[in-house]
Amino acid sequence: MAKPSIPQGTRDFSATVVNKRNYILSTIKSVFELYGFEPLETPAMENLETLMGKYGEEGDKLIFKILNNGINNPKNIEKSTLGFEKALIGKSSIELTERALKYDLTIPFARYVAMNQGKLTFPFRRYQIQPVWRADRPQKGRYREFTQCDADIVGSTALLNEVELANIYHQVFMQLGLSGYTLKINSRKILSALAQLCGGAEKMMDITIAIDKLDKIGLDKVKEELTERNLSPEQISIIEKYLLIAGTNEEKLAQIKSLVGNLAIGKEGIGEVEFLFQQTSNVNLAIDFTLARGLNYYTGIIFEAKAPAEVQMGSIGGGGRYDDLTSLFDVPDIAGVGISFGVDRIYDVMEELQLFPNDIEKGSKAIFFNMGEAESLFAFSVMQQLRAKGVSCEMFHEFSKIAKQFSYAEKKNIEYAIIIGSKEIEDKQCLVKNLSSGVQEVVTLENLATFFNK
RNA sequence: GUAGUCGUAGCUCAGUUGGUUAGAGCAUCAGAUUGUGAUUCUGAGGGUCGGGGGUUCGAGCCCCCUCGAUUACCCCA
Repeated sequence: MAKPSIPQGTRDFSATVVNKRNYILSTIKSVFELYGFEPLETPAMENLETLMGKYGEEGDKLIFKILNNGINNPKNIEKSTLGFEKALIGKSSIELTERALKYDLTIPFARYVAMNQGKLTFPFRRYQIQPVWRADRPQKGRYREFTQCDADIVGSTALLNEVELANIYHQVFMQLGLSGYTLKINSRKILSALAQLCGGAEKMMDITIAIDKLDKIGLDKVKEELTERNLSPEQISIIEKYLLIAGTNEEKLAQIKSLVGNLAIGKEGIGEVEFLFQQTSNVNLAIDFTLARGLNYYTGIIFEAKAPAEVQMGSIGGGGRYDDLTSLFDVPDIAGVGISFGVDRIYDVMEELQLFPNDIEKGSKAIFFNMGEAESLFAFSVMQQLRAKGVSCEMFHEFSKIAKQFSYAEKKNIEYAIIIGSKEIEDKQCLVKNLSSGVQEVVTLENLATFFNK
């Protein structure tokens, strides 16, 4: 047997990690519920067909595909061979894979809505907290299995939904102590207007991919990339003007109006951003017209949450409006908008900034030391009575040196040690020692539960 | 998919131009100590030096391949 290992980009979570993750997850969950979202869970795997083509060409490559069972069955050999031939030239083949691990929570949600449109009451608000998988090369803040926390509203076009979602971001990050976060917003409609000015809608992808990198590679490199993507110098100079928009949120709005405000779609997008900006004065909002977001199903407002500047980490959340997502499943006219939190990255950021509260890790409240065979049997029944009163406790079942029992308790962050030896059994009492302060007191067995529940 | 860096004990690492039987600290276990966490002392276990091949009288060290970790690019949470 080889050394035990786990797949690249996956992790085991120890008790302390689970406790810290749960702290984040329960914070997010409670805010979602506060805003009236109901839970949903979907399977780890979806039909490949459901996922393919929804995340762009790059996205398709990153979908984990599940090999069909029975491809070596004699009656399937012909089909399987055909499948391999397709796979070898880079095509996806249902002869080999019919299922895949989900890549995000939004598309499975859209599938769910399309399947259950008759049963759902619209507008439908759901939240979903589940792992997703991407066949990406792992690196800092990037894993192959990670957890997303999504909240979406479908069946409503009102911009107040976006306002609520922005407030959810704010409330969650504030509760977690990430007050230095920024919520970047833009509208795909503004990007679309820019594309119109520069050679038409089919240039949209090229333009957005390039300008999205502005703060990473700088203006000159973006222009180089645009040239590579066959944009003409005139078009690039328009984009340059667009990229040079700067200043406060108000100033940016004023500048964008003169650039794309006379196009219908541009005007619409600006109106959305302006509305959101006006209605969310308490949120750390930053209008950023270079924000694009890779997923190509977004159609309106888009969000991206950035970690506090002192931490080098990409986005810790994102989302936006998708006006015809369910039409991918032949169900038109269900508008939606949603956001997502990247728990794993939020975890890394909070760890780096030391934002986790100290009392997050707690083991049992008390441990009964083992003072001998007869004594431990007696102590066992005392322990069971204590548990019945709701006190979390455990016992050291091996008769070991006291020092060892102490060091066990210390490592497990147990608050109290309870010592019951022959003398204590006789006197119907026990010694309770606070392990952090070292203070020890005698408590009668009768009063033990009261001692802990006071 | 592309590129850089790194793999020596459970952990952190040292290991000289290639040279005897690969070391240290911490941790673990046992004893000094049969009911109170410390300190100190004594002792023990633990390694096919990531794996395979090559060069050499001789490889932890040099060369090739490979696997893993990590970081960056592409893309993204």
